[in-house]
Amino acid sequence: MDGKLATPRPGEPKRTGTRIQKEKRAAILEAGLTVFAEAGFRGATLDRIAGEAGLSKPNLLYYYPSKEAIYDALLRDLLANWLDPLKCLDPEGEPVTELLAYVRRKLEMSRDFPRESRLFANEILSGAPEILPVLEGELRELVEKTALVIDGWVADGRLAPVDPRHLLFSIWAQTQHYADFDVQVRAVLGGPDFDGAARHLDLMFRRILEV
Amino acid sequence: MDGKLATPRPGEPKRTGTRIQKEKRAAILEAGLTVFAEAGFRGATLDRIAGEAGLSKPNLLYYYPSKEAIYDALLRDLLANWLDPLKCLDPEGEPVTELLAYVRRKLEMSRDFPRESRLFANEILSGAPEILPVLEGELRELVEKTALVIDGWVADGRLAPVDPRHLLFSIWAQTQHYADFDVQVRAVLGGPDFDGAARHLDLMFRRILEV
DNA sequence: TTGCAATTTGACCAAGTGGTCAAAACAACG
DNA sequence: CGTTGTTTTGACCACTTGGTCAAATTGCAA
Repeated sequence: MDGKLATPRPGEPKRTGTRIQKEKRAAILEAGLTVFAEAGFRGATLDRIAGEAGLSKPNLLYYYPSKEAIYDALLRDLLANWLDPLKCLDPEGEPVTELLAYVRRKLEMSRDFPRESRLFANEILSGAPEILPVLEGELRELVEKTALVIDGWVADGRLAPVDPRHLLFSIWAQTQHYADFDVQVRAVLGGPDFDGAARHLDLMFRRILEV
Repeated sequence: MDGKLATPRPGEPKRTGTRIQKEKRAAILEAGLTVFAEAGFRGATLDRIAGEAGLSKPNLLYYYPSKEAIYDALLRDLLANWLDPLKCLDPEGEPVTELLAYVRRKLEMSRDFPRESRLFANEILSGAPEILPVLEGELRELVEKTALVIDGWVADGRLAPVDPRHLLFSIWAQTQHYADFDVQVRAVLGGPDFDGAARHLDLMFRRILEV
């Protein structure tokens, strides 16, 4: 062929291609995640990503046409998983249980996917140039919807009164802190302490939320 | 002279020099804070810092010998102010009042010095290459000391039982969140909401801490 | 005013950057 | 085997980056 990778629909997520294409693209995203999470978009270099992925730079650019394409692909994948736990919150469930489960799930994500958390944090810290629309659109709507649910619970007397939006901020801040500030946590504690964090957050939010 | 800026003690903080030296150095730090906070160390460029400070690049390098020198100076200034509020926590005071005042103060710092908060966040996110020793040394000791105080309060029955270290993480995470994730907060809320945050945190920590 | 130190700058450099391209190497399949 | 399309690479390019330097300009005290 003419040297350009043949993708049926260039704009769409790249789930197509040969076995090699899938493997290499996965390796690139994996490496990109590591590098972007640590250095941010501007701080990351194609050379480092290529090295980390075990490819030469031109070879990397054969699979993704630019640095930004890799970054965008990562952010897109990320956001789907990121918003998911909040969607899982069940308006029919027991309020405190539902919220504690959400906290727990977010904390587990910080433990299991710290790079994703840091990638997100870096994007926000630098002003969210890429994902501001999503924040103002999808995320905002989701928060509003959840806020209504929580307000309902409070009105029914099944939850202690709280500002639902700031409550969500509290949950995000505290759970993501264990991924984003991992270095600091380890420095202060002398090592990671997932169980301690889980117990602490469970206790805290129980006291806050129980009527 | 020979073109090198004359500083009595090159390693020491630069409080010496002519009026112009003080002004320009302050302008550089100011600009550096803005740029480093937004882009991180690797993402920041001397050109942008110089531009923001209204200097040419060589002129900037006349006052600070390298990019890292500016960054280091900023981090050093930052850390002093950063640790200060925790030092102000009075072991003799009323436990809940003391801790709520600490929360409040940290929140005010996020409002008044958001760039400092983001600079710190960026440094930690990229693995704290510059300040890890401080975290493992001074910060850790300070936390240990404070943990003893809090444990004492709990033992005396003047505070509901909490893990003091994770409590500090909770406070840091939630207060700094309003600076570091400012973009997200605005996107979700449609604007900043310091008073709302202050009320929420006050309420939350009251519920957590009161016996 | 004059002289000297402090300050500022334009020109420059080596290294690193994102990205291109033609050609080579490889895989697959008849 | 040969052919055809896929994958990989070395060489290369324009641009940015952190940093240098000698020379020009400015501030200031005697």
